[in-house]
Amino acid sequence: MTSTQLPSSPLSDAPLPGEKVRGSESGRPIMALFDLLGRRWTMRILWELNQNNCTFRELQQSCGKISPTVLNQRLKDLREVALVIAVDKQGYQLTETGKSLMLHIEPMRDWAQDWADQLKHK
Amino acid sequence: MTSTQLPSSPLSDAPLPGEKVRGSESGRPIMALFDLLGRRWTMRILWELNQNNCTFRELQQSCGKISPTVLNQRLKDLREVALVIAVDKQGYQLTETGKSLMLHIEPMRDWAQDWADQLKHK
DNA sequence: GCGTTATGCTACTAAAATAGTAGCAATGCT
DNA sequence: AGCATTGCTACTATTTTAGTAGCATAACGC
Repeated sequence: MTSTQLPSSPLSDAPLPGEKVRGSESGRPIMALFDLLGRRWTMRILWELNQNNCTFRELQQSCGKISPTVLNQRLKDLREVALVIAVDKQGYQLTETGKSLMLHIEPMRDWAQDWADQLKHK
Repeated sequence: MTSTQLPSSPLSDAPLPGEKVRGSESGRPIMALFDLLGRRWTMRILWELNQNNCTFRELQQSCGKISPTVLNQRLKDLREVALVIAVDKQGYQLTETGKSLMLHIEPMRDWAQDWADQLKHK
């Protein structure tokens, strides 16, 4: 890829731990995380970036039908909370923090497989 | 509590593994899981039910400002995919499958704490 | 019985999030 | 220069979620 214009923007309104987030006034970090991951496409984007680094356009394709508006919002959110970083000429990639989160999410693939099997047999 | 009328309904349109879900035609279970957990309030509801069983009204309170419409939709979804069960006179509770999912989600509390600390120091 | 309280839940409208489409500006390539 | 690709915005349409009110049933106290 040959990315240009990689951003350095004021970013957006991601749910920050320590602040009030949707569904919790407490500022508890786990609630901020739920708010973040509970937004459509967020986990999917992290998942794709964990497979391999992607440009904006590549993410659009691998995520299927995500709209550029939402993808851009999510990328801003994820950069704001230091899970994703935009590297010039390299596209988007997970930060070390992002990768550490994926250590929790990744095993869910196997869990989901078992879950699917179980649902089939009932 | 003294619940009555606990449901036995046709339920709703939860993302089922093996079927097309939002963002994936593949039917891969992990994608269905992302679709499910990526709906607002879903993780929070699971979280609360993992702390202790709750009635509908109790869930409304512990989740803060969730609307009954959405809570009801989520509970239907979660029952449809066998993560939550409605037990007469006992309210809602996680199934064994639901509990096993929480084994993956629960450690995220500690992760989120570290994440919050890291965000503060930058 | 009778009023009170609590339960699960629906109906309805308003607000917000997301989708969908088109296209611009900047860069790279030939 | 001409063309393709990049990141991204602007705009409208659609879907999702929020918010409020309230119904129907059952339990509780008296």
